[in-house]
Amino acid sequence: MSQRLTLRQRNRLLTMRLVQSTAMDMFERDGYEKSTIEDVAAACAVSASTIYRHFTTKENVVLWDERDSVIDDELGRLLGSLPPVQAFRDAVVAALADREDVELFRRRLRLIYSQPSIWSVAALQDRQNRSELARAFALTAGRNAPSLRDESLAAVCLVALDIALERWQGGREREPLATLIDRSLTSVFESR
Amino acid sequence: MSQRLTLRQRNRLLTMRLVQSTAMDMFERDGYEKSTIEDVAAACAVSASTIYRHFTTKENVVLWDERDSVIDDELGRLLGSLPPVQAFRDAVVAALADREDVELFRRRLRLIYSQPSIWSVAALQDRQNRSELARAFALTAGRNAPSLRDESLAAVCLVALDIALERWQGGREREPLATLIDRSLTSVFESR
DNA sequence: TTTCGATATGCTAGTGACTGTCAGTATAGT
DNA sequence: ACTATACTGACAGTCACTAGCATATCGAAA
Repeated sequence: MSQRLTLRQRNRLLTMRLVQSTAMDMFERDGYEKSTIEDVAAACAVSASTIYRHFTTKENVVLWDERDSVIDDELGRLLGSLPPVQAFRDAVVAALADREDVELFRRRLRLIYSQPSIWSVAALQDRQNRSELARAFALTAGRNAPSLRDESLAAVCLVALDIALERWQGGREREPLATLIDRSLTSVFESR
Repeated sequence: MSQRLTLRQRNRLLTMRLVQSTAMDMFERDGYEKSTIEDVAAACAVSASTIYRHFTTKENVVLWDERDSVIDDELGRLLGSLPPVQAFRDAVVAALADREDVELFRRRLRLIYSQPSIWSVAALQDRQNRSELARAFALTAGRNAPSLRDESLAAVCLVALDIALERWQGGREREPLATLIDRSLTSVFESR
């Protein structure tokens, strides 16, 4: 499976992983703002330029996730056979299920939610996802442009996910992430 | 009523209004990124330091709104006598109702939604508002910490507002903002 | 294997948002 | 009028981020 990647792509992945994990260490130990990109670069024995070329921004060093594409793929498959919200739910859970880096994932979430500058970039991506989800809902329903209802549905789905992730990362809840997402979804859709 | 303000406070308000409106002009004419704070400062005959002292960030020059506090006040009053969502709706509509700077308001919204860096700061404030709203909901219901339901309710309210504002600013809808908010609220709460 | 175009890397010199500080000036309250 | 307080402009510095160039590395065809 890694045979699918050329040497360049493999090296790129390796340095990206290295940069992200050492950056996470430094951010947690010395603070996000106090650690400069130059510092991280030096610790990884690469140049700052390289980090920017790979991640474009400092926030993205934390936000980058190899498995982000999985959700899209799953969603694309499931939307045909399931009702929209169910498809969304299953796609998210599937993408979250078998990741072996859960601990790093949680640490990243913790940092994201505690560092406004990172969170606000995440919100930007979330917004992007929302409009894509709305469009996907519209398409499977035969509409070519998302209706107000499509947008509402997509927005509510992502809000539920957001609430679940924040609560899970906070660590108060002992529940596994999947059930938290379910609870959050029902709670959001039951409102009023 | 302006007698309530000291000379200093009045001057402060005046320069803030001046800075915001000239900045808006420049941002719209030359582009947000191309106009530097130094440029704006020069055009207003103040120093860049002063702008930063008043607004702290470039984004906040656009985001700052004299009437932001009105919503909070209204909400505080209405939460006693109305069910939560109704109180939220009325507070928002009341704060939006009698503003004489509607045109500037719309221009600011347009810029906010078209400039990711501004929008992401707005999202940050939105998040703040959301958790405050959730806490308010919890308090009036006799809980001292917001439940998952409180958070869901608050989140859904703000999402509805967001959708309404974006659509209104886009200008496609001919409806007044208030009815758009109502439609968006019902749509969001009717989902499923 | 050799060659050659495409990519990745490091370096350098910027730009611009933002911070901290300091000295000078205007205001508020006595 | 007098003094403490707050506001202002100026200056220097930090850091995220960009653009351009020289060099090295890789990939695939010859």
